[in-house]
Amino acid sequence: MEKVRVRYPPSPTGYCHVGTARMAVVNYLFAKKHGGKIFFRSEDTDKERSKREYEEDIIEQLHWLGLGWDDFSRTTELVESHKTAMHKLVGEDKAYVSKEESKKNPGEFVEVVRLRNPGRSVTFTDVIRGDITFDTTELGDFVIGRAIDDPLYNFAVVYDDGTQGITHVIRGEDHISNTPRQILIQEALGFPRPVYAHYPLHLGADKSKLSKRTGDVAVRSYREKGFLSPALLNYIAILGWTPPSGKEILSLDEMVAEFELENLHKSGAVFDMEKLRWYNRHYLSEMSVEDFNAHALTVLRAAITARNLSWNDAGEKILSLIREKISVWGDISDLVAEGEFDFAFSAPVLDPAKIPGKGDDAAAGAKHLHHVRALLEKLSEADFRDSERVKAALWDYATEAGRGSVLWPLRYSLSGREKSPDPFLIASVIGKSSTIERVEIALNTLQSS
RNA sequence: GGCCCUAUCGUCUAACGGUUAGGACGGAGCCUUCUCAAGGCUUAAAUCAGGGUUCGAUUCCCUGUAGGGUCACCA
Repeated sequence: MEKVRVRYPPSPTGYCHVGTARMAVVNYLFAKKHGGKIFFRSEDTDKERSKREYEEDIIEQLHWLGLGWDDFSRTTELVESHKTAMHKLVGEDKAYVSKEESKKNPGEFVEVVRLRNPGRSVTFTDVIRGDITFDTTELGDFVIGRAIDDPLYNFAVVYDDGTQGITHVIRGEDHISNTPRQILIQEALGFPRPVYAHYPLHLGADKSKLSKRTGDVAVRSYREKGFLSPALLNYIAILGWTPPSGKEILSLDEMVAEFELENLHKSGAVFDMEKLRWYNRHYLSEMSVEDFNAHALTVLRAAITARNLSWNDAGEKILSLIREKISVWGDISDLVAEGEFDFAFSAPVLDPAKIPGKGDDAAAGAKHLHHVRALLEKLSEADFRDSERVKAALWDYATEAGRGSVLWPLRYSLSGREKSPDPFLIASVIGKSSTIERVEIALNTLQSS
């Protein structure tokens, strides 16, 4: 096979989209698998909608995902050669300038360029779907330029693909009906036909093309929510492709090794946020404790501050707890916002009715009061260095007295929450004096109620 | 609507024309446990319909149905 050359042709008319990332992943895997080159071409022919800011975002997010390229260009910077080519086409009478009323601005007359459509049927072979035939007569003499010096996308891509020697055009199936048009232009221009592969689109929950309406599509928003790039990359790659090994968790290199266009699926796949979260959880679990803690600490600190709680060293002690609770970094903020970790930063406000423990009525209060008193004594002698030691100091008593009736009131006294980490952990996190203080508050609350 | 594409559990998917139709996410249940989470185990759940071809269709063909894509002086 000739040397593989593929392209990323995003149009910078919006932030980097999940679809843009998928286009890049598929092309990247194919190019790397075959030792080919990747041409990043910013398709900015639509001057009104294209923005440098979007282009920068696409570059940034693709890099974040680890998807590089070998060459970079912008369509508008290539426009001189497009003009020359278009003039040549008109000179050869393969295209012509047509003066007509502007569709965009009715009343105004413009000179658009139309391709002379030979009007025959075009068949191309799609690597994923096999032969596809179109009758191009219904296309008519379609427009390839807004003006002789202002080429449209279809003309520009075909020309650039031709001059850059692109061998494989790998793109979403939304481009499949564009293909016959492009083939006609390509033939008029005298370029060889590349190999085409149209993969299915990622779908929203309602099974329509993934869009802002159906969910988050901006790569940056996933990044902001705290998804890890290998997780997003892995999910985007695997959704619509099954590697021969059947593995679901793969690094970029492993994907390259297993990739073949033939294994791309034919039907669209729904983008499932839950599965993405599962992937992220997996990659989070592979992080070293140091790396995890360093990042979690930053997020936690910001979230605690945002909740107007004062930061203290208990924060570092709940990191292990956070590790088993989150799927994405952003979950930390959500958990904090829900008050999940308030116990570490401030004493809880207690509801006396809840202290006795679930399932018990107020009459049982005296019994629990007794337990809590006994605990106070044990607590004052306990070693608070870690939760295991706190547990050791209380476990026998709790077992003897009935764990539920001892541990529930204790946990509630310390956390003020019906659902919380275990009381030993909370005690070790907040320390001996706070623990005793909180139990005493609970005692007083119970006595005065 | 025209043209094009597609069709296996709720979702992502596997299965030389012969399997008890397998796996993953999510769900349910159980274990662990003072609660929540995590973890372990178990489990429910699918071949769109109708015709062919065949000894035998998830698999091949046709029709229907459903879904999607596309019909720009956007890309």
